[in-house]
Amino acid sequence: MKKLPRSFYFRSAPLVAKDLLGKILVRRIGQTTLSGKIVEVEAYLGKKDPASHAYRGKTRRNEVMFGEGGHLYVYFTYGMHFCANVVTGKKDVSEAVLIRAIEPLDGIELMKRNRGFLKDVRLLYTLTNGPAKFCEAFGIKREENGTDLRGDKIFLIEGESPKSIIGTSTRIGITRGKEKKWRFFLKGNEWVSK
DNA sequence: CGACCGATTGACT
DNA sequence: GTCAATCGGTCGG
Repeated sequence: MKKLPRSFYFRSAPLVAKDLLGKILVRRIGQTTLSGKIVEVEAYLGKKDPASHAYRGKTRRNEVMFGEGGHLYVYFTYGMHFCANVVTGKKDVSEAVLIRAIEPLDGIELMKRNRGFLKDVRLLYTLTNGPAKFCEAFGIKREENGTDLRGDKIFLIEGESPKSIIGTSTRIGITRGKEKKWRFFLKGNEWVSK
């Protein structure tokens, strides 16, 4: 399948966010391929958005958001978790889309190992139904910050156009910019975070 | 420098 | 429902 063109990312974050639903994220680690369908995202609007890491301008931590769209912004939070964003817009725009949940497709055994599922005790939907769970399952850490999504390590391809209705809501876990409805998800999909 | 807190999760009452 | 884990970013002094 064809990788999404760079132009896909050169639009405002809410538009890209909605269009990311149903797309397939592929991660190659050595010989193994992990993949999953994006089912939940949130848009962060850079300098215009008090909830965005880019709100106060460019720093060492957030500089990837100020680069060209189509790269991955990975950040470390709560002293233990990583979360991943798709950067959107052209250089210096600093908008991004947080990937909050995916539905696993290929490489589920490795995802389980990455997540520390020893047996099938835990419900399968808890494998990737949250932004830090997705990153842990896919082995996305500090080193993946800045990855070009048109390269061969992590990339996005077309999926089926989503049949589910797209739900919209306010974003989860933030204290500023609460009122904006910039969370999008596939309604009824089991892998959407609770 | 110290204090506070976060785009979260999992364990527990 | 509550709360600890655990550390880097940010802000005030």
